[in-house]
Amino acid sequence: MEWQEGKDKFLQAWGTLGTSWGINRTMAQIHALMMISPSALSADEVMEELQISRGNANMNIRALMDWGLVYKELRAGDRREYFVAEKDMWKVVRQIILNRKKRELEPILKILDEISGIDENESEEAKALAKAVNDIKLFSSKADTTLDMLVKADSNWFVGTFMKMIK
Amino acid sequence: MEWQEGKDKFLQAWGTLGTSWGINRTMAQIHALMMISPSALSADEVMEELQISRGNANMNIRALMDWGLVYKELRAGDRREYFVAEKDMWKVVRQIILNRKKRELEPILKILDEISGIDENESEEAKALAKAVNDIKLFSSKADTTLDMLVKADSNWFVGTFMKMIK
DNA sequence: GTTAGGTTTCAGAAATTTCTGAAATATAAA
DNA sequence: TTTATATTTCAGAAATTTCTGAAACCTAAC
Repeated sequence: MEWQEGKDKFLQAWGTLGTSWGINRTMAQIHALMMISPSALSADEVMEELQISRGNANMNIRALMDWGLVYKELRAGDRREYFVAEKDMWKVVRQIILNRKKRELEPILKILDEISGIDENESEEAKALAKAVNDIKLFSSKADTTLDMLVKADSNWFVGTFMKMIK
Repeated sequence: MEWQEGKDKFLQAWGTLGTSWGINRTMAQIHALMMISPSALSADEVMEELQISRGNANMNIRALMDWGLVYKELRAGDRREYFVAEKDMWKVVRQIILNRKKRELEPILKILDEISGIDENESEEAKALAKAVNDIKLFSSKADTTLDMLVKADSNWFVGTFMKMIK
């Protein structure tokens, strides 16, 4: 397979994967592009490569930096900003877990806490709601702890531990 | 807190969570509604409760059944279909992992395999692409194995093992 | 302080996703 | 077979998300 063909397939695949994970296609493709680039890229290079507007490129690069998946790199004697992606897959996944945990798991736990103040004795429906809320709370806080642990652990520890489990 | 208020908050929160996980708001809300309902619900009850059209209700209930998160329940002497949600959180998460693994992880592994046939010696770019692809393949197949294991394991085993790890 | 090169913002346009409602289909009961 | 009730489908409408492009902004160099 040709390099160009492989690259296109990769950008395409990564973009599609992003879409089903709540990350928009362009953001995922910019990340993919940076992951397979040997050197840092400027906004113009990203625009050119993916055929997107300056505004779009800028917004999505900022979002990637917010997620901690892309870093800014400055070059002496060049006013332009260049960007590199985190290439260590373990770190990429860790950043994603960290961000999503904060953005999604924590807010819902907060709401569940509020709801758990419901009066269970009101009705059968109230009882069912209270039970569901408590089950989810229990599960979520376990998930929260587990994810914290995974995030703290380094890749080898994680893989090693699981390998032992799998035997 | 009143039951009605708690219920509304819960439906709202679950819908929002679904949205950020690639599941649409209505599908998530139908699931939430069924999770907190003491009895099976008919399509009409879902339509009424969430104020949605028949078509929308039907499509999303079917999707939930495809995902294995909702089951059909028939009542003697009633032509209507009733639906119940899987209420065991561990099973819910397991079904979701199983489905997403099949729909997302497996297709990308297939594409990565195709790409890995690239000629590395062509250029520096080709080399970087090959490296990225191989790193991701390695990581993904580990993730694949780990998820398979999680899915096979039951809830107590999972929690127990992690608790031991956390100490 | 002015210019030049670069970045950010954002209103409206475009694309995509989701929803509606009515017609088509299915089937249990009469 | 006919009727009545329930489910499914799907074209177009509505809502939401994403993208564009140009203007505003920032700042280093002159």
